[in-house]
Parts: sequence; C-alpha cells; structure tokens
Amino acid sequence: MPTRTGRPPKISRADIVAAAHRIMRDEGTQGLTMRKLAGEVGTTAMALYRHVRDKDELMQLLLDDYAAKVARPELSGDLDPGERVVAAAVAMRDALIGVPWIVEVLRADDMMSVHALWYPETIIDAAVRSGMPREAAVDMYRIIWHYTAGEITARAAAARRREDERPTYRAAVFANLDPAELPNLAALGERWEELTARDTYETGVRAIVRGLLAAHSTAM
Amino acid sequence: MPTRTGRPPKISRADIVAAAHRIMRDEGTQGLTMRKLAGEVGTTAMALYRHVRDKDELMQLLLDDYAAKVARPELSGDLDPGERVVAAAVAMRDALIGVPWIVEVLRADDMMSVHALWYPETIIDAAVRSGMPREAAVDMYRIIWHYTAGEITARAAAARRREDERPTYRAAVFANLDPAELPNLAALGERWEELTARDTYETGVRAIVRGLLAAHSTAM
DNA sequence: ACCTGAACACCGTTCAAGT
DNA sequence: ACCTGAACACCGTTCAAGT
Repeated sequence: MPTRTGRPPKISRADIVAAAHRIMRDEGTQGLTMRKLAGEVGTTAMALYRHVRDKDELMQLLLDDYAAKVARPELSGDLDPGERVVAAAVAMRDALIGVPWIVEVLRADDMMSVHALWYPETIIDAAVRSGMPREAAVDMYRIIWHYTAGEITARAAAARRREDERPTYRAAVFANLDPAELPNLAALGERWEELTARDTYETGVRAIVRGLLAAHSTAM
Repeated sequence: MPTRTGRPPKISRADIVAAAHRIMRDEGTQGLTMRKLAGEVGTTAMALYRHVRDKDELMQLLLDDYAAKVARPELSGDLDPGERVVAAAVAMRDALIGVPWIVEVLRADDMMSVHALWYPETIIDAAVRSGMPREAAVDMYRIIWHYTAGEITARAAAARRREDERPTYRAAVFANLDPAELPNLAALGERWEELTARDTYETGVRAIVRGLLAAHSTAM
C-alpha cells in the first residue's frame, strides 16, 4: 500500500461541487465565478485548479452530480405507450424546472448525463412499443427534447424578467400595434401577458406524441 | 431650425450595428466585446457609449435591424390552415438558422422584434381559421416557438461541437452502455451520432399542429 | 457634442514560490 | 501534494479631461 506524501488536502471535489450547487441555486450561471466559489469553499480561486481542470469540467461535474440524485419516477404499468412517453417527458421537465442552468450546460448533446439516460431510454422504448421503428422513436425523443429545452429556457428567462423592474420592451410593442396589419395580436392586446404565462408544456408534449403516432400510422 | 453645435460625430449607430453584425457572424455572441467592436469601427470602446446606452441596448438594436431586413415569405393562398401554420413556422426557423445568437437575445419574450411580429400573427391567424378559439391559437404559437428556439439552440451547439477536436463526452458515454439497463440506447450504439444529425424540424412542427388540431376537434 | 485615457471592479487561468 | 500571491490577458462601464 503506497504511502501518500505531501501536504494533506484542505478541500475536496465534493466540497467544491456542493458549494457550486448553492451558488447556482441562489445566483444562477452568471453568479458562478471561480473566485466566488473559492470564497464559499474557503480557499483561493487558484486552489480549485488542483481539483478541477477548468470551469467547463466543473460544470460537467455539477451536471453529473445533479443527475445522479434525480429519482426515477415509477411509471404506472397500465399506461398505454403514448401516455408513457408523455409521463416520462413531464417527469424530465419536472426534473429540470428548478435547475434551468442545466439546459445551458447540456447544450448540443441532446441528452443528459450518464445518470439520466433513463429518460431517453424510456421515451424511445415506449415509442417503439407503440409500433414505431427505432429511428422514428429517436426522432420523437429529439423533438420532445428540443421542445423541453426551449420551454425550460423561456420559463427561466420569463422568471428573470419578472424580477426586473423596468417596463418590458414587449409592453411598449403591444401598445403600438397596428390593428390593420396585425389584427390578431392587436385584438389580444393586454391579454398577451396573461396568456403567455400559462403552463402549456403538457399540452405540447401530448400534441407531439399524438401527431407523430398519427403520422406513423397513416404512413403504414 | 436649431443649429447643431460642437464636435461632429465620427461614427454612427449604423456603423456600430453593421460592425456588430459582422463580428456576430464571424465569432458568435462570445466574440462580441465592446473593445473589439470599437476596433472594428475605428474608435475606442468608450466612444460607443455616446451612441448606445449599454451592451444590452446594442443587442436589441442588432435584433431589430436584422428583423427589419427579413423578407416576408409569400404563403400560397390555397394552403389549408394547418399547412399555413407549418409553412410559417418553417419560414421562421429558416430566418433564425443562420443567426442563432438571436434566440439568446430574445430569451423570454416569446417573440421577435416588432418587425417580425408577422410570424406570430400568421400562425395565430391560421390556427383561428382552422376553428380554434384565439386562446388555443396563442398556445399553439407558443408551443411552436419553444420548440423552434430549442431546436435552433441545439443545432448551433452541435455545429460548435463539431468544430471542436476533442472526443465528445457523448462518445465515451455510448461506449459504456449497459444493454441490460438501457437496451434501446445500447442497440442504437454508434448510430446515435448519425440519427441525431438528421433535420427533424418539420416533422416536429407538423406533429405539433396535427396533434393540437386533433385535440381540439376531439374536445368539441 | 463628441471622443479619449486612465481607472474601477471584475473575469478565467498560469506559474513560480512556499509549506 | 497541495496551496498561495502575483501576474497576464481579458471584460463592461464611469468619469474627468480634451477638442
């Protein structure tokens, strides 16, 4: 058994990740800086680089750590395949709704961390059981993912905007609509604010699933 | 007629916006800094603040300028309402595909600049003509918008990733899948890369439209 | 009225030196 | 082996001074 030599560590990866989660929760992606994180952990910014290659690796660590903690919801066994897809998508959205920064980190990968591959697996599995070829099932997953990522991002941005005091650019635009050119928007007027605050996520996934299943059975 | 006094301007808002567009095109949102922009225009960073309140206002200017230049596609008159929605959504996606930074700027507003309100108007109008109440038509527009924003962002990120040399995190994940736990993903294996490169945007909007129209006629 | 230089309060990251 | 201080090459923005 090799004896470790040298100075014993003051901080650990786990300390860093835990502190980073707290900052992310309280101040968002913007608020997470290496210097502030170091302060939270109780060292200097430079010490962090002993434990983490760079900020990108830290984000990946954060993602994996969160994904590992997300519980797998039990999907009731008597759902038909389409409803299983909807239930899995809603669960995925629920897992992301409090942590919109994750969507930024995920970016292009069309998927979450290793620990969250359960979501695509379930969605693809249910789609296949509904009679789709596996390729079409992957398309369904990706379409749902793009929709989910877009919805989460818009929701987070709307929440940020509501915290802002300044009058929205949007309000100014709606005050000056030409009803001749944009009759529907002008007719909606002040109701736009209220209508766009509604949670239509599930309506959307359900439409995607229904629409894709219908398209597939027509094509047969 | 009041005489203007003082030093004549060396640069204009138009110069600034034009230079900013070039930088955005060549280097993306990351590349646009006030100092670099000033260099491109031929002044100092601080001179920009005579013409633009701050970087946020500059982004809004950029957005409006681009939106004003986007041509309205003529939608053939003999499309049924559902196909009109699809055509408008595809046109909206096409207008955004080369300028993904716009989606970042738009953030929460669920819509583009004043000059691009034509898109929601057309989509809502077609949805209403297909027999939906206006509220449901707004929902349809928002669902399509979230899907579109998510797709554009993922597409841009995928393009960036392809430019990177380093082996993708995703590749490492797929090499170590447990087929017992994730049978579908394991079966897909190397095909994942190829399958997720496919353009499924139109399939997605079409499904959304079909699904929402079906849900509405069922409910009646 | 417009532009400039110096400065402020930040970033992520590197590197040589300390323990 | 780990941590620290000083430093580098950046940010957006302000402010007093110049033309």
